[in-house]
Amino acid sequence: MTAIGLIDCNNYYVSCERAFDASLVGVPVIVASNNDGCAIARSQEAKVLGVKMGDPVHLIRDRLTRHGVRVLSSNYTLYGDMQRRVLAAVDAFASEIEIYSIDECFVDLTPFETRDLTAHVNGMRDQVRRWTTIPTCVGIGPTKTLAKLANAAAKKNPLFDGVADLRDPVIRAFVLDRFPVGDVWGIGRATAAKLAALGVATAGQLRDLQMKQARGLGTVVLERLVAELQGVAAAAVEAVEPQRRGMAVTRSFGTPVNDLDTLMGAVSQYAMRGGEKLRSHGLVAGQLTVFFHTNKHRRDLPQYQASRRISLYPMTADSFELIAAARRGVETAWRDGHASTKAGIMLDDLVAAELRPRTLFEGDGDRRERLMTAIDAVNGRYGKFTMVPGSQGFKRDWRARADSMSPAWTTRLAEVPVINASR
DNA sequence: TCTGGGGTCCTAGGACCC
DNA sequence: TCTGGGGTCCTAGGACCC
Repeated sequence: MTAIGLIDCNNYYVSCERAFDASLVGVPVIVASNNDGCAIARSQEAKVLGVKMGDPVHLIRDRLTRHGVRVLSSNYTLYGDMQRRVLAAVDAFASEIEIYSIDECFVDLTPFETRDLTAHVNGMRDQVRRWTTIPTCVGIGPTKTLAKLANAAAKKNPLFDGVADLRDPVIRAFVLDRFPVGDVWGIGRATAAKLAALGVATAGQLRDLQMKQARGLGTVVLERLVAELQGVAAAAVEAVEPQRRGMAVTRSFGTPVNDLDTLMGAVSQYAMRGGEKLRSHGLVAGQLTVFFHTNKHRRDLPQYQASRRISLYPMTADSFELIAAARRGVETAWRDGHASTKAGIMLDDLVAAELRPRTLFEGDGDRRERLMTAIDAVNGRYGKFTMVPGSQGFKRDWRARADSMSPAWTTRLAEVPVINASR
């Protein structure tokens, strides 16, 4: 029988921060989104205080202060590097690892089935904790959906002590009958409402839905989901990363942008970063979309949103070409009198650089490629904004707020924690 | 007045995830 | 004053073709 595990780090961003700052342990902590806007990670203590995922920080500021909640800016460099360490610890305990998100991975545990799987994954959890201090929960099941559900059960119910194994049909039925259907992986608000109208409230009831009914209610996605709940796998653990379909660089501004020049500067930086991302994946893009818009929460202000798609021919990962395309888009879409609070670029039609269609009249692509390689090398070595295009401007007042960012503990030599032995 | 039966490709938008 | 930044997949409908 197939045994799929889902490993999920508890309160991941907060746990990463706690690994290097003992003063954060045992107190309520939240990590805010970019621009210090929303709460996107909460320690257990903060959850108990009623801080919800996505709560706007400025709206709950009073409550946070009253309860002494520590608010941190998000430090993605740290979280990314810690993920590497978690995966290294998991590696010896699994045959295949599929990275699902920054704090979660699916693993194929089938080869270890002859052992006590709970003891096996507990060994893995110990290893992760020793190497990173990060606590985890593990769900096990015959399909990915059931492994996800098992993981949620393991987190919610202390009886499981961090590991829930739903391979046993009796335990599985017991858990599914008590599991809210809206918490099932793949069931969002819209589908949950449709199901509620039919009287389907638990994962167990969803499992028992007729396939045709599932199809009619949702799409083929819901049909697959029901099969997975029944223990029939509709998706396997995929260790190889699938080809990317698109990528994006988008940001909210720290302060609204009123003039074309400044917006051009921001968009230039995003396009530059987009090029870097393409090159780091060995890809070229065939299409670039640039967009910007006003603050949608402010009904009292005039609203404007614009987006322009530009075909890239020949396909490219050249930052300067991307910048030129993005600027052309902004130019045609710009309207005076609107303060933009967010902008971004999206890259689509991605193809591996070596497979890209050649065009008849390609210029001296080689030199440009070497230039890009050199820029990437410099910025990789000396920090992200060492070499920048002049077009992005030098003031950059629009940069997102990040007032409480922890140091790059693990990725910058100057910020590595120092143990003072001299006392 | 009557007016087939397939295809493909593209885009926009919805739904969902972390 | 202050509300994130990424992604994926699917469907419907239009344009176009033979």
